[in-house]
Amino acid sequence: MADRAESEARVAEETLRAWERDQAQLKADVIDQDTQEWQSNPSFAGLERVGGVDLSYIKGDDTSACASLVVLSYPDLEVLYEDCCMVAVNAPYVAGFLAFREVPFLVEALQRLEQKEPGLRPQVLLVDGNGILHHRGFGIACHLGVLTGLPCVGVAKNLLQVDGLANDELHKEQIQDLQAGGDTFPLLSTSGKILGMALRSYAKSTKPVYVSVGHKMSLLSAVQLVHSCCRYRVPEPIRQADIRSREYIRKHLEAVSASPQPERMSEDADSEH
DNA sequence: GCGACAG
DNA sequence: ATCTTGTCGC
Repeated sequence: MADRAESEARVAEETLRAWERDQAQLKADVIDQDTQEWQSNPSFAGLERVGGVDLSYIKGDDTSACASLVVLSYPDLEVLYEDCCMVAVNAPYVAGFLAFREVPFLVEALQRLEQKEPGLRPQVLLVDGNGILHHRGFGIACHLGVLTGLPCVGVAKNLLQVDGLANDELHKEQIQDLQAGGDTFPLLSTSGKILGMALRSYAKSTKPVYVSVGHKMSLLSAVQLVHSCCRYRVPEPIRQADIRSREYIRKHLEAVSASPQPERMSEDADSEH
């Protein structure tokens, strides 16, 4: 049990090391720089479609999940595209290795979009989780960005306590100092590098979200984009992906319980022998 | 034994 | 992530 989780974590670790060797140059090139035209102006003119991805899980079922991808119009935040798909999760959840658990299904969802509605391809993706705010400087938002080539932003609902970051008294004070929606403070590593920003994304919510660079985008653009996508605390693309994947699971469970039980082979008679 | 722990 | 209704407050 614990052995299984440990061995899978080891495999993930080895995979990550190999991956890092191969992608080192790519990382250095495009992770935290603006690369798109729409990023160069304050109102993001030219940005029309923002994507959001998320996975929802079933309680007590460690293999079944629903992967969802939505695309919203910008700046109106209306849903243009939705894709929910039941998937069989392989990797366990290990903090630091989230990408190895969720990314494959998100890539598949984006490939389906590319095939069905290429015109609705998002110009940027908001990802549930962190970007460079990560033990290895390479969270799920970076991972997904490199695999898809899309600009990505990591939006975490909880602080990943890494590299000197901690949810301690100082951090809580800094949160209290976030008075208005849009207020931020930087998340600094021990060495002084900015790993991300805590953002008060919604005036009525005290709890911030943690924004970090995923791919092909600066932190400043990332924070401004996330803020401009918020109707509530969680930015609308991720929120819609979350809502829709949960609803999809609800209907899925409904359908399963209503459908006739899978037929058993006539094993009763066989077992007598 | 206690704390940490993106989703 | 998930278990979970109503409820208190702006």
